Amino acid sequence: MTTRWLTPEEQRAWRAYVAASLLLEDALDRQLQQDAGMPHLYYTILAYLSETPERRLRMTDLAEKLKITRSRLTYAVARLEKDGHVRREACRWDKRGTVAALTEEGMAVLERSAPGHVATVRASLFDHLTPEQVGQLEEIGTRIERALQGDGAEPAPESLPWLRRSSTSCNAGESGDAGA
Amino acid sequence: MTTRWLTPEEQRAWRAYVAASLLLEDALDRQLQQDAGMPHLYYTILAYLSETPERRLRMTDLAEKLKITRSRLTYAVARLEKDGHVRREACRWDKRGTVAALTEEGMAVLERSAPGHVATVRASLFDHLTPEQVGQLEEIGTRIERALQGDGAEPAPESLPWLRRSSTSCNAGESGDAGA
DNA sequence: CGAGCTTGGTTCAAGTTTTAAACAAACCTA
DNA sequence: TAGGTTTGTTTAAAACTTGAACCAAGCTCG
Repeated sequence: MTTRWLTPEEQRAWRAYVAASLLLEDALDRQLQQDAGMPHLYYTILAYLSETPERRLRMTDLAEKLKITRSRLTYAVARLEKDGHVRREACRWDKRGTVAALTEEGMAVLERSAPGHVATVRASLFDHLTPEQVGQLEEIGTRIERALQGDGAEPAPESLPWLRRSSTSCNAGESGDAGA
Repeated sequence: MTTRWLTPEEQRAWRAYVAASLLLEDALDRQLQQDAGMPHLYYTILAYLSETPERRLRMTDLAEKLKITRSRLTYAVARLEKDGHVRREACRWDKRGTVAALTEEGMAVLERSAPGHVATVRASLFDHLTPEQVGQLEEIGTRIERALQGDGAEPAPESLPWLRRSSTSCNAGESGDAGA
């Protein structure tokens, strides 16, 4: 079939998005590298861990939240472990399982660098958006997310990660912490 | 000063954005790697080149458009040159300068893979947005862009890259091509 | 039960990218 | 012409990613 090219509006939106996301990720990485000694992805790992009651999460669940491959996560956690931010533990009910647990030191790093991170997110993004735009951004983001992974993979709409079998055992729900 | 944490709305928007941009960039990279044998950034380089009348751009101008460092661009162009998609030429008026020129082969690759790229962008993004949301996305993206580079660097609001001294000479304006 | 498939996670090897710092050449300005 | 700036590259060291291969543990079903 003949290609449906982007309309001028779409083209402008696309350009703006690509440029913005590049700049944003750059700014974030730079700031976190500076203040916390790690890139954004790694910081996000600590943040997610800090949000569970037990401050620990199974590798697969973590990978799912982060939208990265298990292999990639293994590498990342290895580095975080080497730096003392995370400890690996065995999962009690599933002997195959590994649980990544936030250490005291990891928590400390998180608390120490969270303010700067939030400040950067504000300065780069939210300080320039109206409340309506914040809502729009969430809606747009959610749609993309749904399109890109609700699509081919999980047909079940209610298989929430934090209620999954594997998780229910080794860790649990949500809460609010230093997660930006 | 005490940190202004993100509001729940902002937090949701932020999460949605981070997840979406990760997934999107992944999808794009995968598709282009598959169809064009190069990641998104490299494809974008070719696309930008294809849009100038002369199909060539100075390294610095290109780096600026792409929002990456010159060093990083040097590496990227080296690879593209090795693959025959781009040729390096000397800039006539500024003997320091290098101009990256799109080769016929590069143009062919671009034309061959553009439909697939556009299709991916549509399937991942625009097919799921209303026309209003397309406008919102552009507006939000533009604001981020402005925040992150209008800020510290160029105080002059009208120093458009394609009108800059160095550019006016070796290359020029805009047009529409295979640039997604 | 136990063969055979699936899942969780790691390892390995290779390659790709990225960064930062240092440079040389060419410009530019007084 | 000296001194500062801009261009673009080089270099060396890391950091990261990928994909395939693998092992061990779970699960399913005859």
